[in-house]
Amino acid sequence: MTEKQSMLAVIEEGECCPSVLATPLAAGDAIELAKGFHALGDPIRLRVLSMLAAAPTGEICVCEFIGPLGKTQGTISHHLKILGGAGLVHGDRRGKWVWYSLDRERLAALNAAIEA
Amino acid sequence: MTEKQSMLAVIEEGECCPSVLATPLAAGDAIELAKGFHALGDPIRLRVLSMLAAAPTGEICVCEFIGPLGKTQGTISHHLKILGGAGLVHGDRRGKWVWYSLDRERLAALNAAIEA
DNA sequence: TGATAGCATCGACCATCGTCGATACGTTCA
DNA sequence: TGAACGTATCGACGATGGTCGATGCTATCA
Repeated sequence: MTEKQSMLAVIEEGECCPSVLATPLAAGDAIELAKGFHALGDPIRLRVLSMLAAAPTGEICVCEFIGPLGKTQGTISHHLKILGGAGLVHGDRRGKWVWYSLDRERLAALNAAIEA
Repeated sequence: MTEKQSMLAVIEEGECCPSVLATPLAAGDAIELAKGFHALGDPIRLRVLSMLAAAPTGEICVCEFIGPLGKTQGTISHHLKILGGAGLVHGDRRGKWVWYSLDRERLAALNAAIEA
């Protein structure tokens, strides 16, 4: 994979993380970034992140998403899994409930990738 | 649509543009933002934006994407249409060629939506 | 132990997406 | 005018995504 080489080259040049605007964007980095932005490309998932960001305790359990978002429990769980796979949220099981929280660092990394 | 009301409410509160982190995110705003992030959720499209950002003249014609990205002309045109629909790029026909450029304001708006 | 509740997963369905090859459209130039 | 070139669109295909209802799993509590 020449992509790996390109990724290393970027790191060796002192870049902390891939950027769309600090060119050129290697194919491997593009795939990784695309996964993150793809997770953001759904209205339900954006509202999940928004609710988490607004939560006073920083945590919301699955059942609290169902009403406001108007989706079934299975669908909410599906979206949380995608967000989790993208590293944007993390779940913590405590008793019967699973509390989800926002990974602000991961979101900041995506933010930095499209920063001027 | 109560969504419209929510969107207006946000504007009246002095928000310049929808934000995922400045809560709560209205359903209508979420749909609009999701369109933008969905356009960013593909490696080819991210590399297109990256190439445009790096272009010395700020412009690249369609034929110049084909080789570096390894896709057919039709596929490149398809992706450019999606990016154009999301307001991220603009095409300018000059003679036989169509020159595409990056809309940095639109990208900045998406950037601001996930800014801490 | 059994019953209940919250969450994850499964199977199915329809819609959308990424891709290609082929074709249509616009422009330039001989 | 016609030929050649760059771009956009079309049709088709397999793959993926969003959604639901149903089921399975795990923890709590009587």
